[in-house]
Formats: sequence, C-alpha cells, structure tokens
Amino acid sequence: MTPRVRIAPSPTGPLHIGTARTALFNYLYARHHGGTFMLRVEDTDQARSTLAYERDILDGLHWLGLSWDEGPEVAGRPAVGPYAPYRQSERTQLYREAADRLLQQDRAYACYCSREQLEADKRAQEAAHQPPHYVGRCASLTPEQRRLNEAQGIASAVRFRVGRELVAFDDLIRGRVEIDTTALGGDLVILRSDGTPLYHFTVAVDDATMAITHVIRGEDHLSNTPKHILLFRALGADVPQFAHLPLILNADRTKMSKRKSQTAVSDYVAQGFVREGFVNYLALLGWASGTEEELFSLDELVERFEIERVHSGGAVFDRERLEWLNGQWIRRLGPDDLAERLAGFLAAELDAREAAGARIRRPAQDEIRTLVPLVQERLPVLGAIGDLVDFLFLGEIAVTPEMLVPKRWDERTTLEALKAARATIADVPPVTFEADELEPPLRALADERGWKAGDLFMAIRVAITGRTATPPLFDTLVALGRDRTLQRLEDGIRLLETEKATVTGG
RNA sequence: GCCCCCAUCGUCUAGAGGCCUAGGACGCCACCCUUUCAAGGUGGAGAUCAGGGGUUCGAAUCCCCUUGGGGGCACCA
Repeated sequence: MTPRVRIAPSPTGPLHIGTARTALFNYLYARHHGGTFMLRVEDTDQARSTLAYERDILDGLHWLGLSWDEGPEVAGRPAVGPYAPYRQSERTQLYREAADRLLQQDRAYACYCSREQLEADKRAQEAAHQPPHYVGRCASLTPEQRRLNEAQGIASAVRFRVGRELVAFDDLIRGRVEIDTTALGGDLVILRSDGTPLYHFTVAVDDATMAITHVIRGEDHLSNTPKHILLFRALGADVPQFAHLPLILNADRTKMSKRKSQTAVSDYVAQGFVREGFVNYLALLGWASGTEEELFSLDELVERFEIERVHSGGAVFDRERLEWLNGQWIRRLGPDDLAERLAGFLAAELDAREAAGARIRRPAQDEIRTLVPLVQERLPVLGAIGDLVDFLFLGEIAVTPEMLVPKRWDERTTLEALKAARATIADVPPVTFEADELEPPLRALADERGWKAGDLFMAIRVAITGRTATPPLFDTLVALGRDRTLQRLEDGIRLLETEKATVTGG
C-alpha cells in the first residue's frame, strides 16, 4: 500500500516551526516510500483564519522545499489532486452530510444545551474535582422533547456518541497506546449550533474521505486520537496508522510557543537562515540517522528517513546548533548562489542604514560576488552580511582615536604607522592594487620599523573599517578600493593629529 | 482533578542484554594555524544512563514502583 500522508495547517497564525517539522516528516515519509504528500488547509475557525496567514504558510512550505502532490488552488491556479477541494471551508457540505449520516444512525444526536448550562456543568465538575465532561443531558431526549425544543427555536449542536470502551492503536513511534473512552470528556460536539463543523470531526471526515493512510502529527494530538478512531469507525472508514512526533520545546521544556521562543518560520527566513540548514536542523529534532553523520540535504534525508527512528522524547529548540548547521550549509553554497542569496540581505541592511540617516553607496554589479570569498566562512546567517561589510558601503565610518591605537601601541606610533602605511599603499599603482601586491610592502614596512606586523595591520584595519574584526586585511583593502583606502587612512591620520593638537595645546 | 506520553552530558542525540571504564554533534575551555574575526585541526572538562526494586551469569537497554517533566481533557485548531 503506497502511503498517503498530509500536512494540515490551520491559517490562524504564521507557519510555526512545529508545523514545519511535522510537514517535513510527512514529506520525508511520503517521498521515502514513494507515496503521496498532501496539503490540506484547516480553516474552519473562520474567526481566526486569514488569507495572509495561509499565504505565509504556503510560502514557508515552498521555501523549505516541501512540494506537495495534492493541495488547494492557489493564486488562481486550480487545486491539484483527485480529492479537491483541499480547503476545509469549501468542504462544509461534506461535513454536514457526514453528520447527517451519523444522526440517522443515531451515532450522533442533537444537543440543545445552552452555553450557560455547559459552563455551569463545568464549574460543578471542577468543584467536585472531576474531569470536565459532557453530562449527557440531551443524549436520550424523546422525539417529543426534541420537537418541543425545535418548536421553541432552540438551536442545536450535533454531538457524537462516545461509548464506553478501551480504544487501542499501535503508534508507529510509541508502540501500543490504550485509552479508555471515559477519559474523553463525554459525547463530543461535531457540529456547532450554527452548523459549522469542529476540528476533530473535520480531521476524521477528511482523512477518511481523502484516503489518508498514515497520520503523522505532533504528540499534542495523542490524547485526541481515540476520538478520531471512534469517528473513523462510525464513518465506516479504515482507521489510518498513527505516528505522534515528539514536541519541540522551549528552553524550559514546555511546548514551544511564541511567547517564549521565536516560532515563525518567516522570522528565520528574514534573519538569513538558508533552507538547507533549516531543513537539516528540523530533521535532527527528533530523528537521527543512527550514524555519526548529521549534515543531510533534503534528498539525503528522503533516502535515509525511517519513521521508526524517530524517538519519543521532546526536543528543546537550540538556536546555536541551528546557526552552526546553517553556517555549514552556507559554506557549502556555490559562490554565485551565495551572492544571489546575499543581495537582498545587503540591500535591506543598506536601506535601514539610509533610513537612519547614513550616506550610503549601493553595491555595483557583481560586487557582491567578489565579496563572497571574504564572507562565506564568516556568516552564521545571511543577515550577518551587513555587520561584516557595511564599511564598504558607508560614506562615513565611525572611528575614535582610542579605537585607532592598537593595544600595544601609543598614539604617536600609531600616527607614524598610519602615515607610513598610507605612503606605502599609495606606492601601489591602481592597476596592481591586489592583495598579493599589498601584503609584501606592508610587511616590509613593519619589519623596517621594528613593528609587529599584526599591530600595523590592526591600525590600518581600524582606520579603514572602523572595526577590529573584519575579513582578511588585504582583501578588504582591495574590496574598498585604492581611493577610498587612501582617503580613510588620511581621515585617520587627521583624527589623530587633531587629537594630539587638542591634548598638547589644551 | 482525570487520562495519556516521556526520561542518556547544559542542548540535540547514538545506544534495540555482554562490543559501554556510555560514542558523536552544538556550546564551553585550552592549544595549533593565523594580520583581526571567522573557518579548520588537535585535545579537555562535561552523563553515578532520574531514583529504587526486580528479571538475568550479565542491564543505559526487559518488567514494576516512585519521582520529575510534558501533553491532552472546548459549540479552538
């Protein structure tokens, strides 16, 4: 049997990391077994669902590289797959029909309880230290009573009868799980009094209708599974296999939430995580290959993924490890590819600087490509590009005399060194202004004066970049260009001279 | 409160009765490389395998209990 799996996000918020991980595992399972990966939008909560969130979720899944075989119509393009529609808001008729069938078979009944009554029940149960459950007030209404309620125009919800039994299933990850239906909270509402369906019902109806064979989802649904199984059976459908993935956790080991962690995939995209690193990290949250390898592309994951190797304990989201993995993948990117991915991040950074009042220059055609060798192994995230090379594009860099003076040096030496360096660099003609041509004379200069090369280089570095940590100096000089390099050295020299004048003259 | 799930270094994990004086990775610390920062290399600290009982010649691995943690119990998804 070729598996049919699905990811069923609810557009009530941006794509959540947990949803992304669940989507990934479903995708891996489908692809590994040559099955079908389906996307279904669970937008039955009209009040909270928005199109913007749906967009964010679809974009996020695309970004991750998780293409679905069946899914809803998007941007004017028709739905793909034989089970359309794939958006629950367009399937209401189906739910109503299914509910009608259950009603006719007396596996469900009309419930006329008011909100107030139900709340009073709940309060009473709480006071009696009982688990919240429906008391069954409407479970055995006579036809006469029902007619009376209807005549009074009391709106009714539809409740599914939950009998007393032990429901068991073999979870692909956890093994056998048995839950007594008495722990389920009584007969559950499947249709609200306004006729709209509820989550547990729509999942079961859809998974049944769409011939889902394996339900792979978060552990937070484990306790709900018996409800779904009961519904599947009542609907006359085959019960799928279940696999409940461990939860992704906040640092305090509670279920990952946006209150305590960054949960929106789009935020990680915006910070410059690359899909390769992100996917790799997500896969490692709950799954391990069993070998000591841990860098896997999506295709490699597809090849190696086995649901049995997913383990059952929750996993704390560790951003440092994510960043490390991300850096690994950034280093593996081809130069043109990296340059292309970097462009937007640099532009955004420069926009921000400009908006803050800075005078900036925009990178020339192909300039970013030439910067790649300087930055590739220094980027934990693409968004770090600004901090790494901003001095190349800023009209003015912020330098103070204190910064200019290397640790072991004094102001006088620094001034002297900067002047000498300026002269030395000025001696290198524009046509040969290259790293290989710049390094030897500067080293020779240090030698001549008895300076440590590192100190000289540091003074130059700070003068031309305003930073003590930069890409390799000579490459940086080249990237800056001869004119700007000389100009900034002069600026540095002038800064020290005025400083000295103030000190001695004051 | 009730039900369910889980439990190996700070974190992600390997481990399916002897190969474990518990392996790898992130992070941390040293050292090497080195013009700074990274990257890379080498080494180190770091887990009485939550605790206690069994089973067994032998248990991180199997069973039970305890403890701890988490999740679920809506006319939310």
